[in-house]
Amino acid sequence: MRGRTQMKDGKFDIMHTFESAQPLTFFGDYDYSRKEIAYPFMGRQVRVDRFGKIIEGKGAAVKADVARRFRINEDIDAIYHGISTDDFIRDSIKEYSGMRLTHNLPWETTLVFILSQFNNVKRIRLTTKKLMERYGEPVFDSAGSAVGKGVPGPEALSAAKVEDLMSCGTGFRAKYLISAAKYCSSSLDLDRISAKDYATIKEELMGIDGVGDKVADCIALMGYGKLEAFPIDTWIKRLVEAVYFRGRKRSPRQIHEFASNRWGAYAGYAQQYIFWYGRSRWKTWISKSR
DNA sequence: ACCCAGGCGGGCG
DNA sequence: CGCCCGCATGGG
Repeated sequence: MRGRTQMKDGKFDIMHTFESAQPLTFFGDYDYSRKEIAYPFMGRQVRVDRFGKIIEGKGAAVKADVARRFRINEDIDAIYHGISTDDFIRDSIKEYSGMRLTHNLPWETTLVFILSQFNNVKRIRLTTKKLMERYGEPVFDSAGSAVGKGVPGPEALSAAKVEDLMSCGTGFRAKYLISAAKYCSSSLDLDRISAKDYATIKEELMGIDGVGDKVADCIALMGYGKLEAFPIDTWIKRLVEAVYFRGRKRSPRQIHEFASNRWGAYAGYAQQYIFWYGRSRWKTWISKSR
């Protein structure tokens, strides 16, 4: 096993990574009996085992995508050390040890987080799957047989009609998806801005109709790997207020500043752990102990 | 039946 | 600037 094509158990939990409401949760699939993730990439099915090792898929492009998507070369210990500022974070890391942020393609990320607004995780996944089935290109396995459809690109969706998207369950987000698709297939090349810094990328993203502060941060974090991004949704707002401000209300601006000061370059990782752990514990103790 | 969900844009003071 | 509102739709 040369290099870092394989991760040690305990530092990489593929199930937590898949289930924690990141883009892969919406367009990939997890096989619970075999503990492996399958997802579409460039018209091919890629399968990865519980350690991050490729078990289906060939070529340099696939290798590069897996390494990037699962953050193979990331020093997770340094990140855990960097964000372990208090017991709440330490408990969340203990509970979901090995949960990684994923680094997905910009457009995939944009699509699912436009769908995420005023929506729930289960329905985002349902709608994404319907859009893939209806507008995506075929995906083939290594034996050459079709196994499904990929995530439709901005070109495919820009030609779609509002009522057709709505029949896939997009609801009122259909108009945002179409204008975003048009914008990203003409004015804004999402791949071309990858090298830019976090602030610039966020500003560019917010130029998309239907992409505001929170969605832009999600795309910056999970579509561009900008770990300093700290998306503030309803959960993060109430969790940060409960855990760090004794339940006192704070504006998104104040929370951004707090997160940046406290977790800095790894704020996005802190966000993912607070989000996933806090959601699971909200009813049982957080809301009652404050 | 009712309530909610990883927000957003638009209108208002 | 901050605040308030409507918004499609499936599941609890």
